[in-house]
Amino acid sequence: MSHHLETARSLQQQGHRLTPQRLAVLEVIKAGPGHMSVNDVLAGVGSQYPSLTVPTVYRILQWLKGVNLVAETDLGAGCHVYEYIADHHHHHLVCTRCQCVIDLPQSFLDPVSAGLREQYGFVPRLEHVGLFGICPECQDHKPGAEDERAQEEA
Amino acid sequence: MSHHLETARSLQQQGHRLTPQRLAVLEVIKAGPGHMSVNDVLAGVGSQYPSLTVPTVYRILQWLKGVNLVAETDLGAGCHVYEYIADHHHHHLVCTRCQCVIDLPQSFLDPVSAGLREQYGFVPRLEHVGLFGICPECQDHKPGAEDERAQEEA
DNA sequence: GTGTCTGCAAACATTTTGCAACAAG
DNA sequence: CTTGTTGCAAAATGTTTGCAGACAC
Repeated sequence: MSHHLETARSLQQQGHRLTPQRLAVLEVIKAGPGHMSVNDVLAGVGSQYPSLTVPTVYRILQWLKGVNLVAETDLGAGCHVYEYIADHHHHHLVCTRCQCVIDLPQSFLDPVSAGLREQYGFVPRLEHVGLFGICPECQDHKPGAEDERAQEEA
Repeated sequence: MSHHLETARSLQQQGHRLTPQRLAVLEVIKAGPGHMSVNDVLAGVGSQYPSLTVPTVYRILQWLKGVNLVAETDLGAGCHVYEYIADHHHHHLVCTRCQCVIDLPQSFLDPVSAGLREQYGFVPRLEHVGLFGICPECQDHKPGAEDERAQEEA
């Protein structure tokens, strides 16, 4: 937990105001299982700060996004999910059938990143990319359902 | 417009019911400029079917998604966008600063698709992937703002 | 004629905003 | 003390649902 204070210190020196709510959210999302919704964060913090409200969590998450401590992604669940990004970026494979999420190392999309810069002059921001499809388990379980039609049409 | 009827024919034979509203939405999204929001579709159809309502458009788009005629994507605009997918899939580079969208050919992500299948057994569904970043124009115009910090940290 | 789709209204969820009270610096 | 943040309430937005009437088949 000491490195929390370290992060906090540097934020403070950049002119950011440190409140217990912000630290609590940061700690929760840092210790969390990954992509957490606003309600997940709220539930995680709730025990220590029952007064914390939804709008405040949104504002804190937007702030954390602004200082590049969390990434905001849409994994198709109808709400945004947030994840702590310290140093190792990674991506997500989201199964559209069982909703499971497989992590993918940052390096996997490095060629894409390089290609975009070279061929398009586009500087991508690929902290957390959600890619959708069918996970191995679902392919085995129900190999004839409605969704994996994507593989023969591709 | 005759191939519309062709598509319609095959849908009909699969047991789907063909209504003028469905055909109108299909035609609009097929002729549209690409990623259209529900309101865009509604505006496009509105002249011929003023009685068409938002819930119906949602239902029709979900239906079209189910029969693999349109793809639903979240480009970060706060709402889903829909696009007709006949044969040529492609992707989008979304500038987080000026909100412009650059189209990317399907082939660009083919190596990613192959890698996911081989290394992860994951069958991706990459009809329309939205990748976020900074477009070339915005890099030239304001080279020092808040967002392209991503390039030196990566 | 039967079953499904449409249109209307309302509900629902997520996210945002205004403002007074409060706390960090 | 000053400035920015919190908490509450309310609103704005996108999306979904229930149900009666209408339409495709």
